Amino acid sequence: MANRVTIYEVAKRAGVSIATVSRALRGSPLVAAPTRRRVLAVADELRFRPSRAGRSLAEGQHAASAIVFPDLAGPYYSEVVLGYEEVVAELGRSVLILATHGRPNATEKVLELSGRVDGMVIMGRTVGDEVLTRIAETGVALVLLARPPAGPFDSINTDNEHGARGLVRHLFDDGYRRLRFVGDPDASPDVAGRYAGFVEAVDAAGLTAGQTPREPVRCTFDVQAGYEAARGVLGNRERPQALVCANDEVALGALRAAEDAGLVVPDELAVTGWDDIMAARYGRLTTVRQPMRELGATAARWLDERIAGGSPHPRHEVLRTQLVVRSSCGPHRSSTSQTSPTSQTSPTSQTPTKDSGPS
Amino acid sequence: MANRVTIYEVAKRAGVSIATVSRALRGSPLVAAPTRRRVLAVADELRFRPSRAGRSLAEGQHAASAIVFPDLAGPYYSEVVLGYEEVVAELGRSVLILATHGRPNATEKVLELSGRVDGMVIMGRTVGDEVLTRIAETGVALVLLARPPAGPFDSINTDNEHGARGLVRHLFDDGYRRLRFVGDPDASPDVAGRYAGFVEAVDAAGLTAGQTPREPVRCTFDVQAGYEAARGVLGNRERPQALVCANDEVALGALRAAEDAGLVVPDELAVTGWDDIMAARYGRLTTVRQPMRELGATAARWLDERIAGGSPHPRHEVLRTQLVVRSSCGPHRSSTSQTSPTSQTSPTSQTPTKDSGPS
DNA sequence: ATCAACTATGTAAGCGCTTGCAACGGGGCA
DNA sequence: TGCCCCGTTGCAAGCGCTTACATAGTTGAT
Repeated sequence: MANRVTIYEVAKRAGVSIATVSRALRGSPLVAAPTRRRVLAVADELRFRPSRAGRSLAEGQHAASAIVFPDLAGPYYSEVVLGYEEVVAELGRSVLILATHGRPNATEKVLELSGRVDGMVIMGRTVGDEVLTRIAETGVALVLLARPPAGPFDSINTDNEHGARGLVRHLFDDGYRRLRFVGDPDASPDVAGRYAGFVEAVDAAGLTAGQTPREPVRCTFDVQAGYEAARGVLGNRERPQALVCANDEVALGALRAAEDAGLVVPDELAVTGWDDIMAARYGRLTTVRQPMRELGATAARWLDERIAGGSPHPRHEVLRTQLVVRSSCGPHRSSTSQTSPTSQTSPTSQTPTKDSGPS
Repeated sequence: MANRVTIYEVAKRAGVSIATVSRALRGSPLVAAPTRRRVLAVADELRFRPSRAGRSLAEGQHAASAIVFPDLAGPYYSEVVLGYEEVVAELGRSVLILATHGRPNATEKVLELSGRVDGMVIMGRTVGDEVLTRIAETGVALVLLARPPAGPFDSINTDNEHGARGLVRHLFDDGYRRLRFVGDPDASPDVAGRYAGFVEAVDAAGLTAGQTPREPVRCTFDVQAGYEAARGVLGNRERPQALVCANDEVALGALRAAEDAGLVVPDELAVTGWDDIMAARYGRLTTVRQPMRELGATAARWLDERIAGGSPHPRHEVLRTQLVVRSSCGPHRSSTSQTSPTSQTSPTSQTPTKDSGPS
């Protein structure tokens, strides 16, 4: 361990018992002012810092909490973790993080982690519900984030279905009829929700399976995967008019594939993303913004309340998303009609719903 | 604390002493095979997990390490932290993070954190060198990252000076003469290095102070700040021909300010960034790439070696950067000469030094 | 002057685990 | 048959801290 100077040394030097040192340091009223001053002076001089392990053991608390997520790649999780860290630190707890990376030993790692915190936020597809139950049994508080409600746990989500329906309606209104979902609904609960909303809206709009195959074009979450997935589907003669992508990275890859295929965006092909990451703005990507930072922050606060022993009833919140329209979609012109010969994305074409200012 | 079932229960149920349980669980050879099996079975049945605090106290180790950085906003720190987390987790330690946010109580937080880890990576401008010394005295291993070497500590940096000189030379070769540095050298050691390299190269190129004021246009690290800083300096009649920005966010803001000012990029104004974040590609930003992920990963490995008690000599590494040329700069045409009337950034104008593929 | 009622401090019992050392029971060898 | 040695296991001493409870030392009231 680190700390060389212990409470015993302070006690000896200050001529008191370790109990008094402990009390003085934690501001107990059971210490006379002069004694407290003396102890504090000695502690300061010796640069004493109580051993965290000793305290944890004696108090039965860790003063720490964790967040578990599938991966840290891409801006989404970073933002969530940032929001989390900020609040937890403010609340006086240390912050542990763990990315499961879809590893087979994820469960073991999470269980291990659960042994050093008072509570943890569990995101998306990281560990199974059995693991949650097991952890909760040991007395660790739990909050679910971007993961469907389960057991007696609080949960925080965004309204993926609703957002996706709005997105599809917008595309429909712009004249797009042959849509295609790009992304793997099995990859995360969020994508599953987006896909569900997509299918719902497409059904509601009465689009035939011939126009819009319900089957998603599955791919992982990165730009490269989006590129390849899009390229595969854009080769067909009956290619889609709009690609509804699982997130912004995939969409950005799709955009690039469109460019490579010589397709004019948005005239011949619309592409939409999800999250509204920073690059989405510069890629002029229509997307659905979700309050990433706030997700993490809210989870942190709820967890804190749980650790403090909050209400017995699980809370569930579903945050709204916001459609952000940029020039990767727009009034659709049938690919049979005339199109401008060069690939140009007009920088001024579309007044975004919410995309102004330099920030 | 969390764990309800202790080593005592396992011992009782297995009909052995806690010592034997402990040995069996940690794979000591001092346990007969049948005993081990029995203990393991009971432990499994009871779902026993040794208390982390108990272990830490007895072992004098935390099996955890931390990384301290100024902020998590923006992709740079996220990437570094990601690289760090991945390696540390692989090495079997838990990962703590702490963002100082320039708060006044940062030192206190860092000291507190130091009490629950075996080692920590300290980034940039987070705490003073005195704090490092003090922490090291308690036996916690330290590695400095993106921070100048100090004391007996390992350090890892990127070659900001070199990268900046190359950048300036490139601009010079393209015909730009009136350059201006945008960003605050006091904000971080990295920016200080970039600024130093900028000044050096500008001096070496023989640019007069009238052409290129050495004085930086100070601003913080975000897009908004870059926008405002650029707008301020682009108003002048003797405005710069090129803005060398402290990082990509600032540059992206500057680009937007240029657009608002009706300036043609790169004909009338060049803008460069630093880091090569994802948005830089879509903003077509010339920038300097640094291996963010690798920085974190290397720091993690070095820290691990230090914790294990590595060599007594501090190691220092300076990683190379790489110029990434995109169309935010290019052959400069004097603003007095003819320029195309509309703001168009040619998508194909420049063959980037290293910017191909969809990934 | 006496005793109750405080106040300030010390004592000691944990918190759950690791590990040096003692103890015990056989087996092998003289 | 006796002794030594070795493989196993238990004992107990911490690791550094918190806190209920006991204990002096005061003070004020009677």
